[in-house]
Amino acid sequence: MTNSNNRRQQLLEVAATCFYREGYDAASMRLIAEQAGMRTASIYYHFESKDALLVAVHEEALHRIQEAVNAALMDVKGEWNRLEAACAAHLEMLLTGGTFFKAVMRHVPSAVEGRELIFKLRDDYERIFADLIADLELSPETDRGTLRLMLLGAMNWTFTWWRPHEGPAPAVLAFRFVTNLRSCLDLPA
Amino acid sequence: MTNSNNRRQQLLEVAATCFYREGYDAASMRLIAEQAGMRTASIYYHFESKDALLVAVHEEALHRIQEAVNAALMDVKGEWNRLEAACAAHLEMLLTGGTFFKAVMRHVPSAVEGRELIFKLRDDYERIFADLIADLELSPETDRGTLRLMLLGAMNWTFTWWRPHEGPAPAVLAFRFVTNLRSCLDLPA
DNA sequence: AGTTTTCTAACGAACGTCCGTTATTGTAAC
DNA sequence: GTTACAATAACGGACGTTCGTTAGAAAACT
Repeated sequence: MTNSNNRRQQLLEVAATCFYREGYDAASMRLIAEQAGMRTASIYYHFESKDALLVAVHEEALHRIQEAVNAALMDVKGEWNRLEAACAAHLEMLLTGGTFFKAVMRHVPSAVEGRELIFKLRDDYERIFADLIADLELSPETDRGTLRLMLLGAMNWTFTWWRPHEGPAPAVLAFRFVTNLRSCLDLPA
Repeated sequence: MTNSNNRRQQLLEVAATCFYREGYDAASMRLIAEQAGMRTASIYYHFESKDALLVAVHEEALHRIQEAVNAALMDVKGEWNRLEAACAAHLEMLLTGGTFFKAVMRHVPSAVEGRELIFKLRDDYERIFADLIADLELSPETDRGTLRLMLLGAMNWTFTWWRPHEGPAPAVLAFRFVTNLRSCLDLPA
């Protein structure tokens, strides 16, 4: 039981890394198995298909990041501060929280069973940011939808260029992103 | 000769659409051929390999978008206005300029020959924005690198959610993106 | 306690399918 | 009749998946 869950978990981790590094199609079951130190057929004891493996990776990743962001939001006061805290947690997970979250950023081929579920999970998670932005006091001509997508775009794009020990730390990045928007969009007190 | 170039061009267009819609791996030569109305093997008269086809799509796309942005920049005065004009042209091409540019946004598998060339082409193009941002007069604590990546991220991420007849027009999007940053980062005159 | 049965976790081998690619042949135009 | 282009047919290999089997642990029964 415990051993089984450990193995399943390890398999999930390895699969996430492969999906991230190679993309879904190029991440073959043979590669995943090899990286996990088992034979290809043995994967099917833990997951019924490659598609199910991908869905499981997404479920795990989005569950974790949702919890991390919610935890980071506790006891933070002020609408802009809350947005920045959420961004920091988001970037922390995406850039330094393991390969799970980078795998989520990759393209999901149209033939994957469970594609709609994956999209739904993504949408559910992003609703956190819609709520945080809804709480901001903004000038009436500012479009909140565009603002949310702009911020999420800036954040999610980081995984294409950010490298450890090179770019700014995730928290610094979050500060800069939010600050670049904050002082100009915030209403004069 | 002319006929050949037409056919080659059509093939390129079809391939770009397939690469965008399915991703590189799932876009099989058989699918591309079918969509182009020819037999699979006939593609190899025009392109020596699938990898070469992908590289050609990237070359064409990045050449076109570079020209479009440069053209949009002619006769535009004012540093922020120039940045906005470049963003509008970039988004116009990405969102309504055909599938070429969306194909460029997709993941390039690590086994693709010419991968480095593709990355170099992308980097060369993005240098336009580095130059435009270098021209801005900003408060000294504003990091120009972060600003560039933030703006490019916001723009390039649009292709994951923007749909025709739904989201704001590309030019409107460009205006909002730049405006969200402009008034707060610009130095008081 | 000892025996029988069931479950866990993995194995090697194979299946049918699809992949990118090639050698060869056909055909239309100049 | 050569050249430009496209079609036929096939190749070797990789893919996801399924199969039958097995060693060992756990559970159930006697």
